[in-house]
Amino acid sequence: MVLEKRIEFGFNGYQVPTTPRATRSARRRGTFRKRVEDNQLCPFDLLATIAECQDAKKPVKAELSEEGSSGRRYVSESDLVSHAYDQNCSSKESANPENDGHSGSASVVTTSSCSKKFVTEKMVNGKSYEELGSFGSKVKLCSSGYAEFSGCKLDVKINKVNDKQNKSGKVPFVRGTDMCRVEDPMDEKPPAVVSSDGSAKSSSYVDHIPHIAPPGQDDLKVVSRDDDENSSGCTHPSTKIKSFRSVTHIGDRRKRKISASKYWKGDGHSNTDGDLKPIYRNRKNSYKRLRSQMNVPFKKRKLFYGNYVSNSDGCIRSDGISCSAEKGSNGDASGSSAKIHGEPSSVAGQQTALHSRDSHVKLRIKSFRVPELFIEIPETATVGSLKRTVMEAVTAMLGGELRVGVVLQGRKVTDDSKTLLQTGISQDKQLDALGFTLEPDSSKSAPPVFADSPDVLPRDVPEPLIRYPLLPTEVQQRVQGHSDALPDPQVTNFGNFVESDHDSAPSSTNSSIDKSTRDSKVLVAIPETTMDALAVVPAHRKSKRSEIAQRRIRRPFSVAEVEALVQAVEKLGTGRWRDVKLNAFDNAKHRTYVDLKDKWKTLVHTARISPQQRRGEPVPQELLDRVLTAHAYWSQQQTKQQLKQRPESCLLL
DNA sequence: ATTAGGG
DNA sequence: CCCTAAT
Repeated sequence: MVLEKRIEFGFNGYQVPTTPRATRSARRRGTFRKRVEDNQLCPFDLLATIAECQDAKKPVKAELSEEGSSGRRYVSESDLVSHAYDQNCSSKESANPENDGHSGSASVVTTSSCSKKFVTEKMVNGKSYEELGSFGSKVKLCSSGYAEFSGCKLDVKINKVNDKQNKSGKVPFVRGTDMCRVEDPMDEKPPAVVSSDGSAKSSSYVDHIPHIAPPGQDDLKVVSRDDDENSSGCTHPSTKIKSFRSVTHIGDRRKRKISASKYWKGDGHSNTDGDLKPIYRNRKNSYKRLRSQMNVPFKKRKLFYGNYVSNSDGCIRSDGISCSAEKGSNGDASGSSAKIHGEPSSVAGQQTALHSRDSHVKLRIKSFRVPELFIEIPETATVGSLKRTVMEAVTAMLGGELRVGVVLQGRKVTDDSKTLLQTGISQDKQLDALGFTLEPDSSKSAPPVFADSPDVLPRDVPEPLIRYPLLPTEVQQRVQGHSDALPDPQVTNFGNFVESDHDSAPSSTNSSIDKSTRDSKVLVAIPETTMDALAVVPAHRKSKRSEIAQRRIRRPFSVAEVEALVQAVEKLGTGRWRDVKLNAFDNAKHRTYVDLKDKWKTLVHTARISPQQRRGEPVPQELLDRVLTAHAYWSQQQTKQQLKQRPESCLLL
């Protein structure tokens, strides 16, 4: 059934091209690349403004982007490529001073100088310091994003220290003791440090990159923009169509697609809900899928949940699970104190209105009380952040190990095998006494609250800001105890660009939670129990649920990231996204090479359209110019390579 | 696993 | 960002 495709790998791990086209392709990219790598040369150093070259034969002004270079260089178009290698040595030295043997502290020094240069340039341009691209944005962020959480204080500190350290050649290990970082541990980025565009810049050229620990609390931002996410890509009717029409596919893909169709058909009406976009993925989504349900926008998840429970038969209706502080009346978070304790025990569904009709029992669960939430947040936090934090906690809670309990007349119904009839749930008089509980599911073996999973990048375990005791007290204590014993965050690769956090994922929580819920039933557990107990939901859905995947959250590239990307592409060229990733985004786990490639694509597009048409955080024109220049250069490079290898194609043209 | 492009 | 096809 499944067609097998045999792939051969060469000595270097690359697949061996088997078709003429593949061979050409490999060759096309191979040659030039190799030379660059061997020489450790940045061909872009010699880059002139190709765009200009193409029309005019006049010499082009080549302005080196690296500080310490010989400044300006004039190269004619014809010289560009050929000289690129001939001048390898000189260019290497002049253009990459940080790579010319000063070793050790080279990159650090560069970092400093580069950032200075950047600032200087901008100042000269008459722009205020705050308007600076990456740096400026960071500063702003500091005030709007996490400043409220004592982040700024540390920021400043880092800035200073960093400056000094730049000279000493060693980047300080900075760690906020009072850090309360909720961010996805993967997302580490020293805001202050990265802000200097030089940091990223230097990384491209130096191998021995100094490391620095993530300042940590760069963000409490965590909570993200659900609205953003919800509005940004959930309604794709076309997806459904796709699912149905793709029966022509074969193999696994086909199966999955069909499953999808089935699944959504089974869900009946809910299918019309654009917010529920089924996405099926491989389970082996390496680093690409480190995210988990934690990131599921609450709204979305809630919807899903609701849809789940309310099948087309309408046997059960779960009208809203009011558990948010804002919405609920339980007042779990109504207190304004920094620490909030919800009710220790998970109490029950508040009301259930039921009607018995036919042979079905109809339930209406007006609300669920969230078992327990323990939140710790700086008193300097804003109410808004508190709300978001609570939302986060709730989201995590609902996505975590929960189970539903059924209470009838004050007694818990533990025998899941009994029918409603047998338990009396179907009787009207009993219905009033029926309740549901959401409770921690201790049956799950691993009490995976955080930090306990060593396999989850222990170094990234942040000082938790939010603690979600998914289990009763002992776990909670464990969690707290652990906080004090948090291992020192290790140094992280500072040289490489580290992602920006200001708009980091809502996933705030941490990977442990993520992990705990990643491949689990999250949304499944509860409904399953319900189904079991009430036997109303068709069983077939059960098997498909594990395949549900979530679209990744949208995480706009920050200016600093763009800077790093541009930097890397200038050096490596387009078409080597893996290298770009490794080179400049090694620490930004959520940026895949595909992401980078896509971003470059959009950057090129952005650079071409008028500033008025651009949206989102404005990218400094300087960067866009570099984008166009680099793009033009590498495009031409590619073309030349092709012509070299297939002169016959010239004839065709 | 990567790369290239369309959606 | 996602999805696919081709590498």
